[in-house]
Amino acid sequence: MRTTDLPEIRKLDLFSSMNENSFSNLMNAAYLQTFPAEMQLIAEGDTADFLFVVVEGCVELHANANGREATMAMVRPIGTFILAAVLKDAVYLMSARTGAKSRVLMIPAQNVREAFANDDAFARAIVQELANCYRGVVKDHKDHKLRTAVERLANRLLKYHADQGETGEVQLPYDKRTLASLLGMTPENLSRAFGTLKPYGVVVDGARVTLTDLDGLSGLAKPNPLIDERKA
Amino acid sequence: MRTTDLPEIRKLDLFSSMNENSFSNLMNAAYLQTFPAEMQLIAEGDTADFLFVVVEGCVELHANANGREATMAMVRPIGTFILAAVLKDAVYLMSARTGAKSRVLMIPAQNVREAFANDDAFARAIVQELANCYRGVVKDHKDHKLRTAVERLANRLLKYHADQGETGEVQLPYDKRTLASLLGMTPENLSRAFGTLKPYGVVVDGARVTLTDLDGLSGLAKPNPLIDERKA
DNA sequence: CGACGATTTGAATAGGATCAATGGGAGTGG
DNA sequence: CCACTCCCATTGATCCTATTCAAATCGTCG
Repeated sequence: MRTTDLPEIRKLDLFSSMNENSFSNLMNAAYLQTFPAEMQLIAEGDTADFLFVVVEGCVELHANANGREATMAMVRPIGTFILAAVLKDAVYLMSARTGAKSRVLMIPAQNVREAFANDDAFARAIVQELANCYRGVVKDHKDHKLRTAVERLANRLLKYHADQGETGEVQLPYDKRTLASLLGMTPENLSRAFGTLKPYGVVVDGARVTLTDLDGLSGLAKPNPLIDERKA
Repeated sequence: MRTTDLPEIRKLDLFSSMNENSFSNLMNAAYLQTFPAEMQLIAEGDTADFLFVVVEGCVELHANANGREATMAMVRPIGTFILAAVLKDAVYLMSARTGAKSRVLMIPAQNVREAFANDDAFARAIVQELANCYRGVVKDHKDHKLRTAVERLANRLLKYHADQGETGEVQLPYDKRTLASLLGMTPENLSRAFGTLKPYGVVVDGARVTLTDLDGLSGLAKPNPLIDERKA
């Protein structure tokens, strides 16, 4: 565990309120490892041995069934994943692989559960973290049940646009294959969805997308804070 | 608050470990109310004023956007809903209406948050409840991203079959319109999906479904504990 | 330069939705 | 008890969305 990363970890909502003793116990047991891109970290169905914190890079959560695969979420610094499985001492519901070279903090599940049992502040911080995760998935689920593929893409572009400072330009954070899976469609269909959005001022050049008609795009997308706002 | 319901509520995982004082504070503040069928209890976007516990009957959680509506989940006794919004003091992400005449316990959000702050055992019980809710939604989301409508229906039938004691007969717990929305399809499409399953031994007579070829149906459905098992 | 993977485009197909019309109880009022 | 009505469910026809399969294009990296 490199000491220079400690303050950053400590500042996370999940860890900031726990007592010093519990925190150092956790960190002493933890491993900070660097993985190359496309490395499988965990597989769904495995028992939850570690809680993961993405410190640098990016991790893709995905799932498989019936020979199909779907990207469920992307985790970026500083974010945690698989907290629920760790707390319940259950199996992972999703697999995880690095989307780029990444530094990942791995905290043994047993230690997390001990800290949860002994540190009341930590237990309460976990509640907030879990509530956020829960509401995040509910929003994703609403996104899929209530919108078409084109609408999902339009809203996603608007979200990235807001995240990146409303400059009229958007940089796609993942390759299009991954973005397609995240949005619940095939790469071919994503290509066509971009085509459908061209009349709404969406100009694609590789991973750079220019938005020249924000009002028009919003009119189509009908963004909804109860789906798109990540804080709410 | 009728006293006869107290023991049943108290036995819920969410409440069983909290201290007596916190529990009676909660219950003293709570209202137990009976609602007719099809009564709107909350609307998405409203601030979370109450935590709800379904004591009898059934409550449908649904969401709206772009003029569309989708059923997100059905809550049956004894189950809670909208816990995450209450804890975060945020707005509801889903609306709720009774699916039948129902008795519902309403606990003021403020009291829930006080109990959460003061009672460590309650805080930990909330973690387990939230983790369950989270994993439930993840499974629903996987169900939708990885399966076709017919596969979802087949797996749902197998789940109800297991719940109801593996008798070869299944009683559909909701009307088909609701079931369709829950499975993410139109009523027409549900009808046709039942038709598609006929060669797999699925015989429909109103709300009673007979399964005469469980192996065949399972072969099509490919049930997956990481999606269908509600405990895992 | 050449090879490979990612993306785009085209054509055909499948999966679902929509619109419209019909059949079937359950409940109501006569 | 029966006729009537209403709503749910089914069925048919058609349309739209999205997937699949195939091929071409583009860029990047050895």
